[in-house]
Amino acid sequence: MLTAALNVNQPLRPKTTPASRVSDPFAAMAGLVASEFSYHKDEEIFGDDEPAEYVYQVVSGSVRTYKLLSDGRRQIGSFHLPGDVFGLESGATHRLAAEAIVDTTVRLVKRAALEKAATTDVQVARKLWDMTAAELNHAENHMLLLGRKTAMEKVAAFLLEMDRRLASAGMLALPMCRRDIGDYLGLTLETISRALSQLHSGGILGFSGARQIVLRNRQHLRDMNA
Amino acid sequence: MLTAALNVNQPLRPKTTPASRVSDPFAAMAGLVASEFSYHKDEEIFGDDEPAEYVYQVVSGSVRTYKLLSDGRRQIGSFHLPGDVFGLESGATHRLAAEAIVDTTVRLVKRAALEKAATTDVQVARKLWDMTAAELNHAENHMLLLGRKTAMEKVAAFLLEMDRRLASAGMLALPMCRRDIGDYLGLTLETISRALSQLHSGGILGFSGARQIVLRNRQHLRDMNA
DNA sequence: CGGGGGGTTGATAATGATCAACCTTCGTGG
DNA sequence: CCACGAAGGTTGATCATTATCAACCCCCCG
Repeated sequence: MLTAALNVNQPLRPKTTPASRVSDPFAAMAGLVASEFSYHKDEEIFGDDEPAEYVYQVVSGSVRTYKLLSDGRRQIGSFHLPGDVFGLESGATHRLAAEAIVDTTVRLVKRAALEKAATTDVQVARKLWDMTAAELNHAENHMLLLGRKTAMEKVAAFLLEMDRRLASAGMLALPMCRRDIGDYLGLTLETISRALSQLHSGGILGFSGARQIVLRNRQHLRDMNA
Repeated sequence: MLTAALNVNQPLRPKTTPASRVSDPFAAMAGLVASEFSYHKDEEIFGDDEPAEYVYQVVSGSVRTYKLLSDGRRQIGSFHLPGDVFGLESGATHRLAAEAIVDTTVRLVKRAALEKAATTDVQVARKLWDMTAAELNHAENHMLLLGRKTAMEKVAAFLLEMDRRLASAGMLALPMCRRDIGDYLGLTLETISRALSQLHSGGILGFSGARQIVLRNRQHLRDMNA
């Protein structure tokens, strides 16, 4: 299942992510060895309830983390874009599974090494706490979205989030398909498609290919975000 | 607004919470001064975006933490029962507001004191990380519930969660009203009421008063929890 | 007793899901 | 280089679930 290829010593320089936004536990710990792995589109990076041996950072590509119900219904918890850290656990196992959305390269460090560093360096310990707290913050905002926003409000929020996180030169290049967006927002892919079409007709956004989006009226999106 | 009464030096002995389950940063830091405050039903304990000056632990009563949309729609993130810690932040401000569900007494310690202790004691730092990670774990499970479960599945999950967290002598004594349950599960109070009635007719649970519930068939609830 | 908050139940509406057909794009191999 | 096929996306018709609106009930407390 894991057909990952090893590529060591490639520098991390995600072009779409401003340096100020990169939460980088790797940079904070000069001594730790960081390897790189590559995964193909839709390949599993780690599974639910699997021992959390590594912490990951997206170098290029994108990753989805998700939970499944027994009948296959899926909830995507987060999308991870270049520069983002994922798979960080305080406990022994991963709480969500992770898959590459497109061909993806990640850096990884052994969790044990981070844990060890945290016992001697309070700044490392603080950084780990901060990163988990940032994930919690995202999750709490997402609970509000999932529980209380309408379909259109959810899609508007999604577009603004992606705009904030990966906009380059005024263009959103979405790595994920409509089904992924639906599973992130608690909707079906058809509802996503209809909402985007409606925003297109209204002149709020423009398409150049289904995943290449230009936001033409961010304020309108913010207003409908409630 | 804050009509809290001060009650110092009362021992913390939440009768419904096994000692093994109490995440207690207070116990871990013998030197820190912990005060107690009491809040009346529906009284605000802290607001959204308010500076996070204290960390709280429920002594008696119950607390809801929540976010609001501009038009008043509410998402409750968690219910906090005796023994539970809430209001712990890594950043400067509270991300959710907190209110007493019923008359409630809390212990509190200054956040600054915890932060200071964490810089010199790695065990304290680790405990803070673990507590935030436990909250994240809850939030991720709740996202799956909010985004992908049906009304009946949500209610079944809620009953099992409350059973696990506050069951004493086979009886659930819910502190919260139907509207709170709805705002926790992303449903309306009417849907909550209908689901509970249906479970009652099916013999899955019994009532002795609307908030006094006996689970008669936990396995059935687990099965419908998906 | 009487009043009121909380809860239940019913009728109807609306939002989003489902089922289905068709279209578009892109990669691949003839 | 073009044709084909498959995956992804759009759109339409209908259905289902849950929300909304409304009436009434039931304690519980004053």
